[in-house]
Amino acid sequence: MNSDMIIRITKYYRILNRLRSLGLEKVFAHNLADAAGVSAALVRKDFSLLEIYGQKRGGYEIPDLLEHLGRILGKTEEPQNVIIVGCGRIGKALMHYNGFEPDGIRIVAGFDSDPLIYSDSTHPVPVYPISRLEEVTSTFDVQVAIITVPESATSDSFHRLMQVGIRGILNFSPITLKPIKLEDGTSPVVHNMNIALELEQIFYKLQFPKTEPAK
Amino acid sequence: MNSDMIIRITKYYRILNRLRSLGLEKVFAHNLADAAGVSAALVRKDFSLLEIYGQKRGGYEIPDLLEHLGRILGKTEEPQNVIIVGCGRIGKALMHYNGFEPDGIRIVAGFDSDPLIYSDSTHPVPVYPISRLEEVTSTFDVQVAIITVPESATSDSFHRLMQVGIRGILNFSPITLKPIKLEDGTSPVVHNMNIALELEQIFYKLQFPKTEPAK
DNA sequence: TCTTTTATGTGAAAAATAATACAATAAATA
DNA sequence: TATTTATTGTATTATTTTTCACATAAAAGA
Ligand SMILES: NC(=O)c1ccc[n+]([C@@H]2O[C@H](COP(=O)([O-])OP(=O)(O)OC[C@H]3O[C@@H](n4cnc5c(N)ncnc54)[C@H](O)[C@@H]3O)[C@@H](O)[C@H]2O)c1
Ligand SMILES: NC(=O)c1ccc[n+]([C@@H]2O[C@H](COP(=O)([O-])OP(=O)(O)OC[C@H]3O[C@@H](n4cnc5c(N)ncnc54)[C@H](O)[C@@H]3O)[C@@H](O)[C@H]2O)c1
Repeated sequence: MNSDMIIRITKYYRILNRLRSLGLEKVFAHNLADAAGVSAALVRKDFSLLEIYGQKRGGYEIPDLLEHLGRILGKTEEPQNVIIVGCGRIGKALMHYNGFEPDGIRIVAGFDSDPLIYSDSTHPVPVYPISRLEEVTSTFDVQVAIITVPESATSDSFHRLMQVGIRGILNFSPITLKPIKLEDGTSPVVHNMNIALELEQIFYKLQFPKTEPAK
Repeated sequence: MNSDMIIRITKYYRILNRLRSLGLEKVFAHNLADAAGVSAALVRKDFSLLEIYGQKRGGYEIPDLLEHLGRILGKTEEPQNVIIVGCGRIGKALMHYNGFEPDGIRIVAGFDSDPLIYSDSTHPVPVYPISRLEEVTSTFDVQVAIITVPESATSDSFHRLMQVGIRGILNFSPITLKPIKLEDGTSPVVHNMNIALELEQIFYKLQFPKTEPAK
């Protein structure tokens, strides 16, 4: 399973959730394909590889699909706990956001180096000094952290997180973090979200519009 | 030029900028490759396709590369103007961010539907009511907008932006916007940044670690 | 000057990914 | 029950993307 396929699976999962909440029971490959912006053949191929089967002519059962895909995506009854390192503007926006819970993601704590920030108790989740990182992550069994510290502190924060056993990183700083191999032979999972990079790609595509593949 | 290649080009550009600011003059394909996380062969292939040539055994001239890549990415002396629609927590974080300017990106205005927000004059850039969208975008010749409105207002905001001639969208709402074909036959460029989706991909990868391809 | 070293540039091969086409099958209908 | 219709599941084909391999050129050193 490659990265593109994971993206498709997570999209299918979201779409299915929405369809279920609309009261639907079944779905055809081409419905999902339209909603996810891919071809129906690819949807069927994906499910085939994942050994998820529908009924010939009957489509796929939504609850069944959700169950399968949910297990593949690691969805459990319990939400998945995440921490935020760097509670500035972006970090605070994430802490206040209430759209993660429905997706089974829970932000359990923030960390900051600034006493003015971690002494303030008006945040929606508790914010601690970095010194309490290890204690808090082990208490909540946190595997994933979001990095929203300034550029200069990014690399340092990353290494501290690795030290306390965090294995997944979503990095908002423009420093591209690389999943360096750890002592135990494993590599962390690192995703970099680079907003300027996205904008630059948009500018490029506007400058050189893709000529429609003549069908 | 496909999407992956555009990502690589923008990465090269950033890395080269950084190298230049360190005082370097030349760079080898393998340096760029390491920094961008790709193979050296691919770097050379990319440059070859773009008709950018180095010196045999001498590597590539950094100013030359920056000039070429900059032109491809549409970098000019003038920064590229962007607006923000929805000046809530994320929108404000973007408005306050000063890391875009060095990359030639300038946020020229914000828009919000809430009078409390657009009457407040303490923002780092002016914030207007939506009614002034057309006027402001034409004055500043804005082509690209960032959507940071609530989920429910996403689709409406998208269509308004299309109406006033915006052609590039960076969308932060979890509603996936699709680049519907416009009346003039062109399609807008739409990039969706979905934070929850990224986290879900990380959870998946942690659950099923990729076994190292035995070299 | 001659040889060695080192890196580029690119055609060809390989690998990865997606589309096509259609047999298999179940539901709907006559 | 027989026929038609609609949709899955997958083998095959096509396309895209990346790596390999090496000829080529320039610089460095002998
Ligand atoms: N704000 C944006 O729109 C935007 C856009 C693109 C990228 N980014 C990147 O996202 C990151 C955060 O941006 P922001 O605007 O929220 O910045 P910010 O300055 O508002 O917040 C950074 C926070 O990190 C804290 N911090 C500093 N060093 C720390 C450390 N070692 N450990 C823990 N906390 C520490 C600071 O006290 C501060 O609260 C930056 O790297 C920025 O480059 C931001
Ligand atoms: N905050 C996060 O961490 C986070 C994470 C993931 C996704 N998102 C998404 O990003 C978007 C913004 O999130 P936020 O936390 O900044 O929300 P927010 O509620 O803080 O801000 C939304 C802003 O949009 C304005 N608005 C509402 N309708 C509008 C309209 N029709 N036109 C113009 N402005 C309008 C509101 O007045 C408000 O100022 C949402 O879609 C949210 O789902 C946010």
